Amino acid sequence: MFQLDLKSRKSIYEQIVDGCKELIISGVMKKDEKLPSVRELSKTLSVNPNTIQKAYRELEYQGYVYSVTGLGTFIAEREHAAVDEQAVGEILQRIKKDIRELYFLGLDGDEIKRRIDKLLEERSV
Amino acid sequence: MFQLDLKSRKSIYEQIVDGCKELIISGVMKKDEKLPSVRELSKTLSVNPNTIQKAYRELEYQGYVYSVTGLGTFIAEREHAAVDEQAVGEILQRIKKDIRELYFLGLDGDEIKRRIDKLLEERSV
Amino acid sequence: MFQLDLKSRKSIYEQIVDGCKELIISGVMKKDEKLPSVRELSKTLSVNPNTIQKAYRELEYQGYVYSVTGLGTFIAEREHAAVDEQAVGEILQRIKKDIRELYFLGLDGDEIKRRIDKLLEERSV
Amino acid sequence: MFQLDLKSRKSIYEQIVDGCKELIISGVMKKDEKLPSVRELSKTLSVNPNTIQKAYRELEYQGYVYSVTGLGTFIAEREHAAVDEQAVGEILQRIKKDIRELYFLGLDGDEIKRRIDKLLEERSV
DNA sequence: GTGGTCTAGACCACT
DNA sequence: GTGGTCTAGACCACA
Repeated sequence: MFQLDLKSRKSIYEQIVDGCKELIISGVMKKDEKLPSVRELSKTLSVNPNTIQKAYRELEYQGYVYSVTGLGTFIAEREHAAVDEQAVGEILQRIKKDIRELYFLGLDGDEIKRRIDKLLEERSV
Repeated sequence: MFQLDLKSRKSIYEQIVDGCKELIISGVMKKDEKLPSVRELSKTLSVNPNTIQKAYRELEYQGYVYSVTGLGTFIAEREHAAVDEQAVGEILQRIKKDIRELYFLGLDGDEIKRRIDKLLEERSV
Repeated sequence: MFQLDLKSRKSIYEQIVDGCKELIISGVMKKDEKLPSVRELSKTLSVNPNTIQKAYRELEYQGYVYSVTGLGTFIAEREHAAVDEQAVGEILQRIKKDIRELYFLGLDGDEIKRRIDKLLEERSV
Repeated sequence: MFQLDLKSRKSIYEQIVDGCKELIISGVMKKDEKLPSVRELSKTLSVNPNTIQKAYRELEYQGYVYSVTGLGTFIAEREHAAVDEQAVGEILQRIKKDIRELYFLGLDGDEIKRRIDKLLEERSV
């Protein structure tokens, strides 16, 4: 599925959450598809089952998956209804800050644009 | 200088680091300007001196300030000679994560591109 | 593991940093091997856990180890791809200072060269 | 005379001590030559007189200079009598450690030799 | 169990 | 006054 990087400063469970999100958003896993069981993923990643459990709970809380007792955990459907403009605003605020920092680090506008476009292309593939 | 949010999930020292970086990046504080002393800021923010110390040291590691025992802590000059690729990489990682979040919130690639371009234009003005 | 010298002008945490680096550099401890936990080493050396923590974090900054919350601290793999010129520069500075000291003690250039070449030969055997 | 680097982790007085040693060992300043007065150097370097005082005392303690009350501080003569083999041994030990670290950082024997020879040439000029 | 953060308060060297 | 180190002891999140 994805690889863990212990050297990362991110906690393991956070990496699992992010990894799963990645798979869901990118479309690799689709609506109602079943995620690996806690035990299974625990073995695959050589990670304590509690950690997987926690990650799945977090994903459920964030609305990415739903779980059915006794059956497993499944990809939730994304509601396309209304875009949460407030949430979008907060994220753009963060990006703005980061862009300012890139300027500060010596990158010019074109270079920043180039790098971000690269990120966007990775995504759309 | 800035406010602490005790409820935040960010640790106190991290908030101080970010707050100071903000002041430096935005240009409010300039090269060789003196930051408040450890004890002073400790009183101002009602935070233990050790915590301030830790924040200042982190800022020093990241190259934003330099400390001289007996004199104080000062804003460092950013060397524009070589761009700190590691720092840039970390920031791009953050932006990548945020972009992923925007996708999940229902924005499509074009919309995201449009909004980020807007941020970049604001900046270049 | 190693001994602390309380009389030394070096701070305790610095001695721990150097001691650990020694173990890593000499190859006594190898990649991904686990260092003693903060609390464990704290007891072994009769030093406050905070001090050990500080030493471990310094080692992490310098790229010698990586820490994973809940698991422990481990020897990092040295990336031989790019030589860390900054680290090399610092070491050469130390050597320069030492060479200056040798001159002052009455050794001439040839004698110093001879002795250092001897060190290099020992190593390459 | 020499420049101070506040950004260095070395304390100011230590930089002054090292700077003076450099001038003495390199032969720029010779036996019985007078060092600038405390007040004078204090102004030149924009440093607190106490700091200069301390540096001069340290130089005297290490045998590089001697001071005559009311007259000033002067360069001492280096005694070429007997080389302190113990001191030499300790320094070589330090250099050995540093060389091992250079190896660890990915430099090979030839590269290390090249860099150290460069240091030695700087000196002999 | 692990690392990480924080406080309170002491002590040191340097300016 | 300044930054820096250390201890003692508490609490947290993560595995």
